[in-house]
Amino acid sequence: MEEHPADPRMMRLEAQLCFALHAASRALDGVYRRELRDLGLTYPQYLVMLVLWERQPLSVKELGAALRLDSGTLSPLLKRLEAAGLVARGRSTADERSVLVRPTADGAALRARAALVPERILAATGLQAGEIAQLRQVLGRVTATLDAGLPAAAPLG
Amino acid sequence: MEEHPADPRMMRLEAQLCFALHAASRALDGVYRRELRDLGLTYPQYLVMLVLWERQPLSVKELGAALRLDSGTLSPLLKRLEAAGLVARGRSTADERSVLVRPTADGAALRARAALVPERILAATGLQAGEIAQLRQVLGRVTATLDAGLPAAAPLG
DNA sequence: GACAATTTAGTTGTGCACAATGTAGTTTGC
DNA sequence: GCAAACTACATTGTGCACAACTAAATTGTC
Repeated sequence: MEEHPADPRMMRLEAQLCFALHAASRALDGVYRRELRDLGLTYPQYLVMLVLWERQPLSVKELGAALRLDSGTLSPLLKRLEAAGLVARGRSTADERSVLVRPTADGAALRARAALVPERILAATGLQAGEIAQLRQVLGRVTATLDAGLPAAAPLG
Repeated sequence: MEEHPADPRMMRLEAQLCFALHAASRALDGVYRRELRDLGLTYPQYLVMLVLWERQPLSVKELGAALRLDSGTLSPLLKRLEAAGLVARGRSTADERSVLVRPTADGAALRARAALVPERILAATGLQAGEIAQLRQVLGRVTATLDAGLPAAAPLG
């Protein structure tokens, strides 16, 4: 197990970290898929409902800002939620450009049925509370840094 | 610190962690998208090439095991890489069920052009070496636990 | 008031991901 | 030796994600 900081190791490090992130995201997606099947929701749809359960109504733009998604993803997703009878959409009277989204009665009722999901997911990760907080913090920082675009310079040497 | 089924703190914690993981994965994907555009590769295609540059030839099954992907994802992806002239596919003579994949000359040559990608990506994350190793370790453990399926540890009672 | 620039959603096209199913090659049971 | 079971891939269908573009409404400027 000699860890010698040689040149080609960087490729392995990058591949391992980025693959680990990608794979963890897909694995989590799979757990949500099984957990949300009974509710008729996908994970991204569940995220939308989570936001709408907390704050309502929201425009597509506000939802996009909260979930870091653009209209190309949200428009069809919201149409599917509307077709399922879980949300209602309507143009804002104040600004006809905006589409306001809010849960229907069925959509609001789904909140109770989804109440047990969080703890089941957290349990499935097998993480301790401290690890969860730390992981969330690091991932949030990485996302912010990646979104910020170009970093000044690589701190090599 | 009582854990109640519908504890709003737990819902927020789950939402924050899982969303952070999802968002970080997409943010990383975006950085790779910009970084790999010149090479004509997507991030999953880059992952495939990374594996093939190290070990060759590999069957679709072996690639799937390495990347945690099934044939429904890999088959069209490999067809695109083949259409781009970066890999060659052919049935194994030993077992006609297996399809062996290997880089073409162009695919092998791409390795040199991709040599600078890893350090650029690592720099873009803004993480220290220690953080990277720790993050990779935690994510790997989470993925393994999630894939294990059943609720690993039930700390109830 | 007219018109250019901006904002907000929606549409189209490409690609990833997975479930479910189909198909051909291989191995096993008898 | 042959049918059943298994294996490796491919295909189909659904949904997410984003880039690029379009359409409609609003705002700013004159």
